[in-house]
Amino acid sequence: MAIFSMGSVMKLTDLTARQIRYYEEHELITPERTDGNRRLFSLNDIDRLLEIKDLIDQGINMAGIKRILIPGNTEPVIVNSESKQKELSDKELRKLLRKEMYQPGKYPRDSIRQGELSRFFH
DNA sequence: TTTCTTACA
DNA sequence: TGTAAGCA
Repeated sequence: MAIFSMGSVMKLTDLTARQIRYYEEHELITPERTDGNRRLFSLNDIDRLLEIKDLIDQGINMAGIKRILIPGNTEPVIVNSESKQKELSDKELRKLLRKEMYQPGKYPRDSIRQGELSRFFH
């Protein structure tokens, strides 16, 4: 995979180094390391960061982003017979909700932020 | 010069 | 999140 320096990624994603490192702390991205402990970002990381940027722009917080991004990559999805039904319906709900959120303008923007939206991300 | 970590605002 | 300090 191609690798980019922090500086490159900053320009490519328009995010600050602070944000990029912060997202890494939350395991939203997992850059490799090289020589003197410098980060090496892959194309996937770039893509990932751009998605995160969109979500942030929509007023979604870390908790919400984690539930949307991390499950999409690393989710082991443990489904036992007992909770299977609930898991599925819950998953469906989130799937639909996610679809809704990607529709800019559907909500009054600020009204759904933090408060309302967090209700679905508990 | 650029990036890194740590830590305070 | 921004920013400063002290390294590598």
